[in-house]
Amino acid sequence: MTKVDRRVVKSQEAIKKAILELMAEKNFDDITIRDISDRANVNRGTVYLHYLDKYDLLDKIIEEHISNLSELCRSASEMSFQEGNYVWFEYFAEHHLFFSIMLNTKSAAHFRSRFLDLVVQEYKVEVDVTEGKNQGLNQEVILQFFGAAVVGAVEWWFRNGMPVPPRVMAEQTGILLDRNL
Amino acid sequence: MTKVDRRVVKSQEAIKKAILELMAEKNFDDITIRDISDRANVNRGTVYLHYLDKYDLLDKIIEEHISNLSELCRSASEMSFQEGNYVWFEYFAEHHLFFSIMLNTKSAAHFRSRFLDLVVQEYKVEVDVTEGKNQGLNQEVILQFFGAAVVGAVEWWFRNGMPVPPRVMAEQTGILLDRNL
DNA sequence: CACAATGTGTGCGTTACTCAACAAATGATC
DNA sequence: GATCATTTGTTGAGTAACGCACACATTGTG
Repeated sequence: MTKVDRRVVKSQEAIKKAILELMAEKNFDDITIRDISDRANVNRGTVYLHYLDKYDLLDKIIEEHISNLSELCRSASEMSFQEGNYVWFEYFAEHHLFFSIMLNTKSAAHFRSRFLDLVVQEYKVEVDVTEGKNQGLNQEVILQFFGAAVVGAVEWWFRNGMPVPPRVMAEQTGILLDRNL
Repeated sequence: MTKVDRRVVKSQEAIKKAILELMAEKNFDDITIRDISDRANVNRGTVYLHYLDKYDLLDKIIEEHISNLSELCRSASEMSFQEGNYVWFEYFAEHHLFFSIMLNTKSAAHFRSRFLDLVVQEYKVEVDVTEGKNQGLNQEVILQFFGAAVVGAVEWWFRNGMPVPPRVMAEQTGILLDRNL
């Protein structure tokens, strides 16, 4: 893990924050590179130094969060759904700017599908259709069913401005998952 | 007005903010350059690039605010004390981090005297001892008297966490000054 | 259509900042 | 008083970001 120049970190963070703020204010298509660089208080060329265009920028942001969530799963693999969910919802709350935008605007369908894929993938190891309560059921169906359920619950949470604390969300969804998977 | 590289603006603002925050947390003597650079998220060498040491840094911050206040006076010279005070207290509120520290900690006596000098100097043109209510009084006495009064009121304001809005402070002190000068 | 205005992506030379290393000064601990 | 740790101020080499300007697309208005 070679350490990165702090200038790079600062520039990229400013740029990422800028585009998210702008996406909260107007349509993605209407956002220009100049808008982003102005908001980030960074030279326009600096944006191109790190990203190909605004689509690449958004992609990189999404991939980073998916990667972080995936990493969280790895370190929480020993936990119950309830405990694991708590870690996730803490992360959601910490980056609520990103998730609120991604799960509110229609332009972010791309993220939704990446997110759903991740959830399904992470739950896969938990589902046992050879014995127990789900014996005889189709694994893929179960995964898609509860994957969509979790994603939908998270969407609702952000769409309504996180009306309950992350801890409660984690507990409630955790109970439902522990009961079914 | 040659435009400054945005990097120096950002670095200097981060450094100035950092030292003020640190002064709110601990004694000035206990603050190291490394503390400042860490807090500002800037390389230690960058601090030396702009300032000789932490004393020079604090000096430059003070001089900058004194200069800004002086400039505000110039653009508000046509106003009554009440209106002019409003401009000042707006500035105070905007930079409350700086003023709260400068007028709270004993280590900032230097600023207090610079501040008093400025107030006295700015009021000088307003005082007429040849006629009117102050005829026959000593100009210097009047200036020191009301200079100390204003500075003291501002000190009280910050010492108590700005308990009334700046507009009210401006109005009240403005009335008292208009009545006497 | 013309044409002005704005955005895009790229390249240029310059500058500010980076990290790492250093010797000297300072200060705490045994 | 010796030793170890930390801070200080400075240096050098490498790089990220700077401002600026260009050619080319895209857009919208008369």
